Amino acid sequence: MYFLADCNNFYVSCERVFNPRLRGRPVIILSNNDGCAVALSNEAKALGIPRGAPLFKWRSFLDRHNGIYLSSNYTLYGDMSRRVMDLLATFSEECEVYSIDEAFLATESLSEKSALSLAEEIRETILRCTGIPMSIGAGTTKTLAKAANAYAKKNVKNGCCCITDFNRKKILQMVPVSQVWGIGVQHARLLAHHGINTTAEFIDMPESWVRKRMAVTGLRTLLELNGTPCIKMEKYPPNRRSIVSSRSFGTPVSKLALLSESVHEYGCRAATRLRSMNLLCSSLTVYIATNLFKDEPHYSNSATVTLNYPTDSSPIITKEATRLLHTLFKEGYQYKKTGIMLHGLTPKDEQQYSLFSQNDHIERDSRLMSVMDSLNIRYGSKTVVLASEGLTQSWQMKRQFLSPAYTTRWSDLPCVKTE
DNA sequence: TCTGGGGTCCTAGGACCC
DNA sequence: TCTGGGGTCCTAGGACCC
Repeated sequence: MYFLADCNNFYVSCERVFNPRLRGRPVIILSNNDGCAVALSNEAKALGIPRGAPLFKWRSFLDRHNGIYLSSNYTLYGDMSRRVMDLLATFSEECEVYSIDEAFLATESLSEKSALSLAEEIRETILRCTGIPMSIGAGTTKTLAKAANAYAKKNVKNGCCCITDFNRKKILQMVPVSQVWGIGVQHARLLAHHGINTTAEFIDMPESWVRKRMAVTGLRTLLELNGTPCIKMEKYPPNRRSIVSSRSFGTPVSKLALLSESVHEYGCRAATRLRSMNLLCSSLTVYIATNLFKDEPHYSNSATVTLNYPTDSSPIITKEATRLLHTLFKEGYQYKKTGIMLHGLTPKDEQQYSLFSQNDHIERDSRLMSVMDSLNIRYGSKTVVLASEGLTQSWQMKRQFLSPAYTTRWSDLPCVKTE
């Protein structure tokens, strides 16, 4: 039996744990740069605000409805997520953290009654220990557990649902096929075009039809919904394939020197993450783009370079990235975003040295980077940076409505009044 | 004024091998 | 007149996820 435990409106729920004034009110959490809504409370959803709604279009509407908007506080959400996941792991040996707010658990085969009582116990424990409300779906495949969760969130008061051979058809009638795990907007549109709207209608489709139009991933979804497990539990997180670091700018940037600062910062950010995972990258891509939403000349482009030897060094990565940036840059555009991607990731303990050059500097570089990383871990990120990241960073993203780091900074610890 | 960031997998087509 | 069969690797683009 698979269980999918998913936190309700996770980012909003994290904020509400420490700020009770947010309860019962429409709350939205904004994307980076305070751009658009990435998480909404039920009250905000009920007002008809869609996910992805740009703040500037909805701000006065929210104000009129006593609503709240907050910048993303990933430090808080990451820490709350860890608490939730640690607790979930106590309920099953097989626990796969699937995203920041959800995890799969696997157990031996259970009756509907025992599955529901386990789900209820998990839900109650997480709520009591962390303050985060959850919904839990159970089924004999991961996709069915996901579907049960989607159903529970909308239709079951205690947020728990178990799909069995007996109730499957009935429950899947209530789940729109567009909500099924693995079916995105394109396939939902395709299915709607063929008159398929509910998941119950989808599971009767011929396998050959689905294979032909929705590829093997679509076929897997179909089989899973019909009770054939195709997607296993991932006991260990699979090896990372790529690392991306990119941001939109707070204000448009037209100067190469400023773009270069941002590429340096994102390069360092990506390289730091690379080192924390004990990996090296063997190629990197830089891209730049203007604002697609604006009625002005657009330009976007990207370039990739294969490195002479795999590396995790911030100076090497940022140097190569800047070289690429210079080939991409065109004068006369207002740029909105730059980004850097690292690919060809290999474990550091399998480092391939260069055949054609001295390798001493690799060791030296590596020592320099570990000193930099340990200083930044001990005294806070950005204690030591490359000067090329710039000192003013006028392009930095906006975070106007940020809540305190309630759980990770001494000075931000919430105060409890006792009088 | 103002619209996010970070990932994976699959497929088709081209270039290449014998 | 007529032009095979069986592969690999790489890349771009598209689909999906949170």
